Amino acid sequence: MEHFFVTVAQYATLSEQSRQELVKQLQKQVLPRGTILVRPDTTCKCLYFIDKGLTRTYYLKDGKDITDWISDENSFACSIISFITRRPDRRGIEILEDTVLYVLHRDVLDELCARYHDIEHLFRMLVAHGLIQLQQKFDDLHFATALERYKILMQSNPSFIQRVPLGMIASYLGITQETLSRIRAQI
Amino acid sequence: MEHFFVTVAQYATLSEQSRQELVKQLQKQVLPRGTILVRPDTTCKCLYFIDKGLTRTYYLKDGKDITDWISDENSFACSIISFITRRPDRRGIEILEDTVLYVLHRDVLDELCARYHDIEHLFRMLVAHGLIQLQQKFDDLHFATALERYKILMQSNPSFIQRVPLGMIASYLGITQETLSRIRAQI
DNA sequence: CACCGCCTTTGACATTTATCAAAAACTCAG
DNA sequence: CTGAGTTTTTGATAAATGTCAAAGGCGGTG
Repeated sequence: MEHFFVTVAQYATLSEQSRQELVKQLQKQVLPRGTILVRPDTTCKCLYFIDKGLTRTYYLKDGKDITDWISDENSFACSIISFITRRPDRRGIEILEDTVLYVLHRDVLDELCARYHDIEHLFRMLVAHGLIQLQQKFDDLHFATALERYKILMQSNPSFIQRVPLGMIASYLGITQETLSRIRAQI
Repeated sequence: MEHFFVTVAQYATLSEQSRQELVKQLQKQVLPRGTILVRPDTTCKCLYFIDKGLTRTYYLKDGKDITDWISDENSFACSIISFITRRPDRRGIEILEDTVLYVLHRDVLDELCARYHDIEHLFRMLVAHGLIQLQQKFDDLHFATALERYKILMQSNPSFIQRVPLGMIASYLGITQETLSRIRAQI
């Protein structure tokens, strides 16, 4: 749970009491590779902090498996649209490596936010940070070529290239696996 | 200012005191078409609520003018990355029609968030909503063809097509103006 | 009302990436 | 070690969109 607090300290400072509340509410889970943490087309009721391991958010588009987001150590995994709107979303979450995570239920999160102003502040900052990450990903998709996007990924998350199968990387970058394979060949 | 409170009521309920504070802090501005509200490569220090009129967020990419976002009545305009990170961003904001807006300075917003828990909650909800909008736009860019994206825009914001020049619509949709012109011809 | 500047359309061609198909490489259970 | 299943690579071709160039249309100003 240490990692969780180190990570969130980047975004906000918590009172000791708020910290204790979070300690009480965060549920540790250890899950093997291949586990479906959230099924596609269901409602994502929890926020997951990844202490160790790797997950991906994915969905089916015209029968093809699309990786939407990849989360590794010290980051959050969540089907964010579903989580916010409280409605089902096509996105599911899969565990890609044996993973240790801390789970916070959406209702608990809302209650903690309502009860502790500093926790609400923390989550405002976390959502804002998520927005920035998504904007960055949007800009890359918009303006970088497939090769450039791959290079950006190599730089920002080199470990993904070792840990995640090529097909998943490809759809994450918004290209087909054939194109990614050719890009790899030319580097 | 009525419109502002009607709009934010969709996201959260405010106490009378918080409401009064916002009334006190929101600065009305009337600006003519063509005004640069935020210059590119500067820091966006304010959040703008558009009471009447139209704005666009834009930037230069390889000498080309790219429209990143369009905001009309009862929505917010902001160079969001700059606003959140408090750093300059390439994105600027231009007034496209004579516009009435309410301005909230970033520092004031933070102070109000710190002082009033319900205002912090409101802004957490607003950021979350922004994230959803951006994710929607990302998915469209990722998977819809140029024609489909144009149709989506016609459905979600039909007035933009009348009010915004073709070149700006095109870059907003992530295509060239030639391609958009051809799409229009074929509809 | 005529001209200038800007916005939009049209045409020819180039480029990037997707699609479909198949071969090659790798992985793991037996 | 072997073979089935999966992942990755390679090849040929097609589709979507971009680029460059030029012509048309439209509104406003002197």
